[in-house]
Amino acid sequence: MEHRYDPHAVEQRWQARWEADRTHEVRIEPARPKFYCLEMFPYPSGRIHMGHVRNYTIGDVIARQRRMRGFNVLHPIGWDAFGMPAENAAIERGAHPADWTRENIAYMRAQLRRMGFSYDWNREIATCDPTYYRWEQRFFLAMLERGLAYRKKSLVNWCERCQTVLANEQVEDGKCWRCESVVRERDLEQWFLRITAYADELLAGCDRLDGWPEKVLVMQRHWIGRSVGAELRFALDGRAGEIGVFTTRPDTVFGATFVSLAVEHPLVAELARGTAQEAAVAAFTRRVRAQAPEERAEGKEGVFVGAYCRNPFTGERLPIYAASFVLMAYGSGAVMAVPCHDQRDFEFAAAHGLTLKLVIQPEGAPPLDPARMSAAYEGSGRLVGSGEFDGLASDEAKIRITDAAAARGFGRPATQYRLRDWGVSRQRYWGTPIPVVHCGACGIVPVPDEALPVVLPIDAEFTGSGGSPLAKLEHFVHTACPRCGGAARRETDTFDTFMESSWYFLRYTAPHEAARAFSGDAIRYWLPVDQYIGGVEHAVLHLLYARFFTKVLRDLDEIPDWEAPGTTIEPFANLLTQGMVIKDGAKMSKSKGNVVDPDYLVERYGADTARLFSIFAAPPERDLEWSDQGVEGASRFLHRLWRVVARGRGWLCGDASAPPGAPSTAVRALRRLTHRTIVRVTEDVERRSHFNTAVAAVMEFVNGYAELVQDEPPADAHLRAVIVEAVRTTLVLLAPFVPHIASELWSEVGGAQPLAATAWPEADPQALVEDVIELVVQVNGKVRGRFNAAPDTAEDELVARALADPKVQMQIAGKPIRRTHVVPGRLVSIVV
RNA sequence: GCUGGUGUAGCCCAAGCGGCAGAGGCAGCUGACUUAAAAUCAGCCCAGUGGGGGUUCGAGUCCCUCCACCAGCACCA
Repeated sequence: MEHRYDPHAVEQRWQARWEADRTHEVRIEPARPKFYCLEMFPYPSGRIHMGHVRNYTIGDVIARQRRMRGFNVLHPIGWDAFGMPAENAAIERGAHPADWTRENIAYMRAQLRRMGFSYDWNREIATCDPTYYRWEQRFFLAMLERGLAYRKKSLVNWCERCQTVLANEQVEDGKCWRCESVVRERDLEQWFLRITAYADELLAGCDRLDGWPEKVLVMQRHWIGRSVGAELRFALDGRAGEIGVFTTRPDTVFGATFVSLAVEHPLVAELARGTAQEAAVAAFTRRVRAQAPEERAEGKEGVFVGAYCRNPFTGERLPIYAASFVLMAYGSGAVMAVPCHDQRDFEFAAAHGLTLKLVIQPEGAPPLDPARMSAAYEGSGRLVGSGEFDGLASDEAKIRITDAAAARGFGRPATQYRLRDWGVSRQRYWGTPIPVVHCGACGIVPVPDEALPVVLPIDAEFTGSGGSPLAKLEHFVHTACPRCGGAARRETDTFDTFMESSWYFLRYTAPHEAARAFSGDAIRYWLPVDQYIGGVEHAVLHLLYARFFTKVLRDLDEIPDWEAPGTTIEPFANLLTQGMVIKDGAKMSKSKGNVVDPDYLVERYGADTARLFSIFAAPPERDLEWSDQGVEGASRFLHRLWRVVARGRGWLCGDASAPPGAPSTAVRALRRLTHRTIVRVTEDVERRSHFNTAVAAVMEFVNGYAELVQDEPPADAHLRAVIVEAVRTTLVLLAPFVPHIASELWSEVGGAQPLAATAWPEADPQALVEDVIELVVQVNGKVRGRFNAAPDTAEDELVARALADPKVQMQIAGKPIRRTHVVPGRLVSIVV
């Protein structure tokens, strides 16, 4: 054994052994309990960063610990390999996206191996591989067949110079991030997935995801944004037609004094035509539509369109306004305005001198008077000025008024969602081709199953301008219509890369399956993912899309339903969202120049130190502030551990069985420490996911016995046995965190089998029993004394002994004792 | 503005149920070892828990209120 800890030699040795022995490859074993541990797969950007190190270390700790617990652990890794950086590299450096991506994967794979992560590398997948994305093309066609995928026009950010669509993140101050020309909105035909059809199921699923952080569920619920209310129709005044509005407050309909329309609403121009307002409306509409969304969000502007409608309940004539704050994309793009009970309407009414009409009086408060209100009253209360509904409570009125509207034919109950259908078209090269063709005669025709996959052609040119490289590849674009055989054009858009990450966790269960996307047996055995770990930045998009895809794939019979009957299918039973890695108070980024390169860490300190630091420095869900000194501390601990074991190596590998006879108090104390540490680490790792405190407990443990490990074994055979037990337990408990050094030291102290195959220790309840307990004596809540007692001492006895303490007597000073209270094992409280 | 989170020692962080504020790490100080330094070892110092109020024998923990910072959403009718 080396006298000095050399992380590189140790790590290379064990990594080579795990690879040679295929230690972490798994297969279905129906007789054994399974555990599916998954970390969000990386985008192959070039190198791993500290966020990956943290994420994957957390996952590896869990995977390794569950293996030692006897679970058959699936712990796969792969590459989210499509995306724009690859295309940008092609434009900027002339590297083909495929080559660039392949090289990055090779480098990052080596980095991950050097970290010692226990992946089943046999299951590695890359989403840019046609054997992967072909299944996605099939899912899409199946969705198309069921009406879950459809095409519609929608507004996109368009750069004229680059001839391409830009994602919102690529628009900076209204300008293209690359060529700085002004970005404009453009109506484009785009493909959409009908995620809104699953809104209720997605929402219902949130209620049973008790293994998810509440924070993420709150975000998802809000993102889905279900609002229950009514649709009411307001007839136009003096002409045919009506305006449908959605409202969550049908109880306030008698208080509606005008109606607001989005400037994009078709009725705006139509109603203004021929009125005195026509020019003003046209100018207003043009101005608002030219505004950037952020600018538009600033003001509450509006203009009268020159027409009126009728309140269906009161028959009152209400002016119609075009207003900048009304969104065409939500509800019907029209709002009934109730200024007394909606703050926006209140402000708008004030600005335009519109009528206020109070219809809700709060209960238990002085009556409101519209003339003296400085803000809308948005709460509930009793209806006033609402005809036959006067006196009803708002909640009751909502139902009664909606029913009445339905009975009289101008309304119905309605539910609205904030969630929009998922636009999946990207005018990009490096993505999954959308498998349809456009035929002049037949329209949109799906590529037949036997012609899949539509392979992304490799011979594209990347100029950065002139639109998608795919559209310029004649041999790709020109094809025969699968239906009529005539000339047709291929779709040249590709899928949003969130598509690939929506089902990769399913494919991992049988990644080599060639005949189908999934193996039913494998899905049934492995799913759901027992622990998913990733950054909280994916709280809505990825995690919502993946949940959606799982439900769709179930409905398409691509996967068996692994849930109990009547239970919503969910892919991720438990979710851990780890915080960011911060340095100097900011997220690590190239532009801030505060990046720490994992390669440097591994070279200088070794992978085990990098792992230990990223686990120890903060609890997983919290941001981790980078500290060079913290890394030193982690490294120091491992060196210290090495020295302790090296010192006692001559006898630590020997027999650990205890001799007959009674052990000393010191021996019992160390044994208690060992087993208490087992309890703490097990609880922290398995139940609380507090890996930092688990490590702290092991450090405390080592501090507790390190000085007992000397070159020569202790004379007391009992002591020798408990020290051997302590050292071996330390290594077993550390195995998930720092597997290389733990394995190395384990083999030095005579571990018969590989550490990774060793069972996680169980605490001996006998060993946990305390010999004596120190109790605190409080007088009027203040600590005044302390004494030792056997754990099973009766309460009367404890009180008597507390009162016997002279310092306690001094505090009592002869006053009568009003009360005594014993907290078993902790304290005696005396109140005088 | 709304929603959620965080606030404990010079710093990172611990304290299932309300019960001695401190487990661990970092930094600092003293000593040992050393020709010296590093490393190592032994020991020591340090806060009353963001502010205010309340409940309680007892509050970091529960309740009310205010403040600061972080994150998400941001005219969703």
